[in-house]
Amino acid sequence: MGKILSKRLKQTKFESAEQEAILNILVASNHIKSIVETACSNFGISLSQFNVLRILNGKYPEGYPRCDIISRMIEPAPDVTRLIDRLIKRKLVERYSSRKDRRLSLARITKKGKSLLKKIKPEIDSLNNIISNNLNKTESKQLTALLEKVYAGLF
Amino acid sequence: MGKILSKRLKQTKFESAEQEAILNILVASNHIKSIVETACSNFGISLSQFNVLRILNGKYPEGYPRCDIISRMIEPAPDVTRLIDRLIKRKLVERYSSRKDRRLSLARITKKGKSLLKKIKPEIDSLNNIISNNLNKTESKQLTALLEKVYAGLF
DNA sequence: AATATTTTTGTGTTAAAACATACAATATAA
DNA sequence: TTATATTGTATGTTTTAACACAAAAATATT
Repeated sequence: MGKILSKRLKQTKFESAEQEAILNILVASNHIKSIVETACSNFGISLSQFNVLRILNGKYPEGYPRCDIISRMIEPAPDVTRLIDRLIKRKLVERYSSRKDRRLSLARITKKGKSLLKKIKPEIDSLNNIISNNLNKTESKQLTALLEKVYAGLF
Repeated sequence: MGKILSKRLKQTKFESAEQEAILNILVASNHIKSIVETACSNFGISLSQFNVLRILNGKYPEGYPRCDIISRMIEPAPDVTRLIDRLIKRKLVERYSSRKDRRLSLARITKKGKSLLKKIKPEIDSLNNIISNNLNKTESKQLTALLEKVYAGLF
């Protein structure tokens, strides 16, 4: 049991089943991230830039203010201002200021940004497919339920 | 189903059960990491520094060369040389060169490093306890099995 | 044995993240 | 209304990570 994790961390013993589960979460997460990261880097963007584009794409063409982007990010990042600056520099995103609340500067994905997402999507989908091959729907739901149990108590 | 993830990402719909499971892995991982990170920062070290100390502690007093440390890290980092430099500067680790293979520079944890780990341990244990409260042994093992299925196909 | 290849580490440079602070606009309260 | 607090961005600085390259020693090859 747990041969794959042992191999990965070159560690034969784990403190407890819970500890092993935790390590597995971290390792699995890293693995998924590195795959997506590779896909993104083929198109010259970072993982967090991809996530921001994905979020903005979900509310096109209005966009979101910085604070909303952060709260929707899978991995909340502090320096989203300059992350968006970089996306703007590459014309993937544009910024405009809200009239209702003049503090807000809204970022919205451009057409160029949308077409980039479309190009990346097949690679992301292929990742999903690999996982779907290993996990059926029931198992996916079980996994979701267990993971939510893990972090439910941590808010 | 999946209310917690929806709340966290402020997203009501997900493409598929598999996609939702993947997002849960990433979110759970981040959550765990941020808790450990907080614990570490109370003692002035970063999460990756903590992991290196933990690895070196597992082979005291010989220590490991840089390449072995990387392969054992939960989150492999590229710039371990300078990460260790920083630990050395704080006298938590020391370095010596191997005689068998003169390319290798072995890092070993110092007594100061070991005592720091001891101080952090209770906080890490309390995290484990929180999770043990939400997950029993059977569930932990289920979770491990499912996660290994997820990333088994990705090597 | 000599050469080539691989492994391992270290360094210089560039890019990005982390942290603190400041400023502007809104919301709240007296 | 005026003062205070809160929220949201942006910026300056410091630290760390990422990337490419170089050097040294071991291993493999001819």
